[in-house]
Amino acid sequence: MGITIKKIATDLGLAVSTVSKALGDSHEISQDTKKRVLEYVKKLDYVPNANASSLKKRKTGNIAVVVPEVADSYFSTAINGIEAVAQIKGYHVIIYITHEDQLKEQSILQQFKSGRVDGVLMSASSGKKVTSHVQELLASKIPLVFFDRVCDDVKVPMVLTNDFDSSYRATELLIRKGCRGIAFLQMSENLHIIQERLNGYKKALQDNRIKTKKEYIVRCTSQDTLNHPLIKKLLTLDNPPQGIVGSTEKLSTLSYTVCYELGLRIPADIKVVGFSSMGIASLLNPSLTTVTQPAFEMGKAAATILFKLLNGKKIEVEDQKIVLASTLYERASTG
Amino acid sequence: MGITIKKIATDLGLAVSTVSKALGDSHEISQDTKKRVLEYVKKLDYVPNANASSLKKRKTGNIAVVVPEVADSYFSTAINGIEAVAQIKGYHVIIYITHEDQLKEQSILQQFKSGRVDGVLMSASSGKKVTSHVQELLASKIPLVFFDRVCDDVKVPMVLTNDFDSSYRATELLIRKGCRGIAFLQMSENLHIIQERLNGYKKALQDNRIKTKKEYIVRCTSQDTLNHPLIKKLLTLDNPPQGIVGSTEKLSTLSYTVCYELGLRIPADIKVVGFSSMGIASLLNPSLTTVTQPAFEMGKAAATILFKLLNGKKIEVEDQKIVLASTLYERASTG
DNA sequence: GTGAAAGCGCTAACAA
DNA sequence: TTGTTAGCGCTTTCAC
Repeated sequence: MGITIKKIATDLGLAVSTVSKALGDSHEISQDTKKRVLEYVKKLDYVPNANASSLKKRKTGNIAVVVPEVADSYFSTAINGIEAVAQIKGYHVIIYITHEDQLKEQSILQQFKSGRVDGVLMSASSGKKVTSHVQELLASKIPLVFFDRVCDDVKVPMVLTNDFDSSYRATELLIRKGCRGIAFLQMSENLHIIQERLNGYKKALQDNRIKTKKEYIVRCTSQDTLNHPLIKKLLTLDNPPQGIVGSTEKLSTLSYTVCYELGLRIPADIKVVGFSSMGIASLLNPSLTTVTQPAFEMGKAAATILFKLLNGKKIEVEDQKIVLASTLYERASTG
Repeated sequence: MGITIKKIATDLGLAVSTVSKALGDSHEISQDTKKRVLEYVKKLDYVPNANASSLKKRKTGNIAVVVPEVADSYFSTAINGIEAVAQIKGYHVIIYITHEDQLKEQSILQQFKSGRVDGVLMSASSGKKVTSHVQELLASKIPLVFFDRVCDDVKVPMVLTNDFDSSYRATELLIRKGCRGIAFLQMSENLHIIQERLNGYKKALQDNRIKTKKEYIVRCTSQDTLNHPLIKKLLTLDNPPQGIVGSTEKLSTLSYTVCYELGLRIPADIKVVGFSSMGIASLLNPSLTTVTQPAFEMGKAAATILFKLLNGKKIEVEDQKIVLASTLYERASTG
């Protein structure tokens, strides 16, 4: 490794501790020495060894972000929000991708005991509903904040959006537009947010005295290749739905693809509304009506809470669960 | 912090080093002790302290990925490719976002001297063409591999795609489709890959005996708000172009937006081809003809080379510069 | 205001 | 095969 604090100390005829304190801008060091040290350090382009410092201070200056996927407009935008806050706080962001795999998620959380990160921001993967690994992480006193995809039976601060309401309004829109038969593309049964979206959908139907049909609720997975035939089956039913609520971005765009293949015209034959943070929803053919989550803001809010935790601040009741509103953008796909 | 190797040693009546070696599966430790240690460790859910180990071993098990942006289909997909390799090697991936800011890029690279990461994968930001910070990183012996956006005057392994050829073919397609006047939306003058794309465009025009018009080459920036009026100006020229080559994803979709606003019909009034790794290019209105980079593969290739470097392996000549081919997908926007 | 020394948790000679 | 010991580079009492 390059240059150490020890070298600086000897070069300057000072003690190691003096240099260390000077670098930390300690009040016990004279302005003069501080200046001397700082100048020399700058001249040498010295950067302190993060491992040594982390080891001693028991703080790494890293936060972990655990997401199911990074090639997804919601998560990548949320990461930007997180990064914006981390940047200001001088923290590094380590991204962990679970690819919707519970086992991977478990081993990632397990790793966090290694002292590599000071805190964790997480959006749960959609696998089986196991929370023991999360509980275990909490037991090891590492601050954790959930965003978007929460584990509802774990008591940590969380940032989410009004999934129930948005889904209700999205479904209502389709009803208002005259759709007879509205389908819901469900991702995983085990995700709280998807459940909320499903419930909002169901409630909207119920409030409008429409019976929910079992075959209209399609249980999709995280694999598009498996979802494709499921959606195709839905749209080729004897009495196919006239509206679709896609509970994720991928499912929404996938239903476009299937409609194209089947020669179904959107919105004439079938109307679509999808949960998505895509910037280019308005450029789709036809432009897609979306429930758009405030992804950036959610990331920012979650990171802000995490830093409060890291600074040992009390989390107020109103910070325990922050709900940011999504927006329903009406576009041509529900025209 | 939780449980240490020392505790395990005393609990088991062993020496610290014995435990350490057992955990490292050293051949000098008996099967019996290994088993005893491993079992106990598992029982306690012990995870070694990464900082201590990094400090001692001078290896962190982290690699850095420096990208201009993460909410971009190319980069997020490339990250997935990188992550796939890192996963296998048991490495962690730390993402650094420059937001196209040279200063930020510099301070990030500077930080790498802290021993936080073992190696760096980087796609340069589009700011001024300064490479001193890169040179400095190299001087500190940290392995570096470029992907996609390389700094051409720095001698490190790089993974790129055939930008010149792809751009040539894209432009040629527009010519073949009968476009009189073809514009090129250039991002930054300082990016090697954009320069290549521009050169491919120019060569195609030249080979077809078409003069390149200065006003058809639009010098865009990394800020969409600034690009919007530039593109608008282009499309409202007295003799507007009939074809557009968008040198980045953002610029391509932005030109859609501007066309919509101006009531220009694609492809009737103007044809568009864009460099993009978007999965949903075919769902756009109209579906977008793209030059699609092998993003995942590029990430994978770059990571693979980096791990070779990390293992002290010689980099063969053919690995110094890997060129993976992009694909031209012809869709409705050039119909 | 500065310095000496202990030690964070782990690894790797070297001894035994 | 196992144990002893000396650090990795830094921070932090505690002396001076």
